[in-house]
Amino acid sequence: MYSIKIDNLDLGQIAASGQCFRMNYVGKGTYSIIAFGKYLEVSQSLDTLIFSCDETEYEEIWKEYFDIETDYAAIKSNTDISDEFLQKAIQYGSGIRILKQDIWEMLVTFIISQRKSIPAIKKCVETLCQKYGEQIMSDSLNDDKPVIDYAFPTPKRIAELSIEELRACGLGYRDVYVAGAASWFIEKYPIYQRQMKTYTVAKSLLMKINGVGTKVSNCICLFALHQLEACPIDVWMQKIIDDNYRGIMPSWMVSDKAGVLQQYAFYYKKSTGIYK
DNA sequence: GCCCAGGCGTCCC
DNA sequence: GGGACGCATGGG
Repeated sequence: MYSIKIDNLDLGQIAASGQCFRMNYVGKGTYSIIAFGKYLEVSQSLDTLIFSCDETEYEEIWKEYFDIETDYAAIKSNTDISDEFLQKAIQYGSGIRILKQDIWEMLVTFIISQRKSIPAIKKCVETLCQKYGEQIMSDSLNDDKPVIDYAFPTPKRIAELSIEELRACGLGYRDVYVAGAASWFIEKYPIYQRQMKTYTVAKSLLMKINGVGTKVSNCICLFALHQLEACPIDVWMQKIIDDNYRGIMPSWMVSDKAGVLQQYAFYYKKSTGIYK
């Protein structure tokens, strides 16, 4: 076990914010997360986080994953005070952070995400992991028994699968997209990796992948590459533009922290918004 | 059964 | 560049 103090972080909000699909509430104020081949349990009371791992693993993986080093208070305060919707959204989801997730996993899960609800995405991803992911055994926070779970499958493993096997995981018409993404990741990503440190380059390279368009590429840039100017516009963000900004995209959606503000806005609108 | 989901490719203009 | 349309599947 290892614990830290941190503000501007709320596990429940992050779990529900639609950026990660393998973070779940397991009771007693505790969440489970599977990422980078590790299973973690973490609980929160006020500003204290307790991790099921040791300090070494925290420093190597989870400190980066939870974006502990970024000053979210500064990002929040550097916004237009007169923008009522944005300020409400920031207040409502004040514990949201942009996780630094694995690019291969983001590529696949956000290809899957298109025209699926969040529960449906999660189910689909779990099926892939349980069928084709490597088994993980790890300590639990609240139980003496170790937990058994499954890592996200490797690109190599996915590339070996037939279209039928992929389709059987509930991918629907996205089966060929995922297959193509696996071979792209194995063959092209090592070549492009360096160039992808620049947002505009990363986005255009990703969009050459079949099944990856404007929105999915922005999600990958934001949630894996931590390019905070990337601002995915999905149906909820479009609804915000229509309902709250009279159909005209507000300037914060094209700012250098647009992706962070987008995440507050998305979570707020989706949690409180009513379909009209 | 109906509607819609953190969209995209294709066709057409 | 932008609009219309089809798309597999599951949750509400």
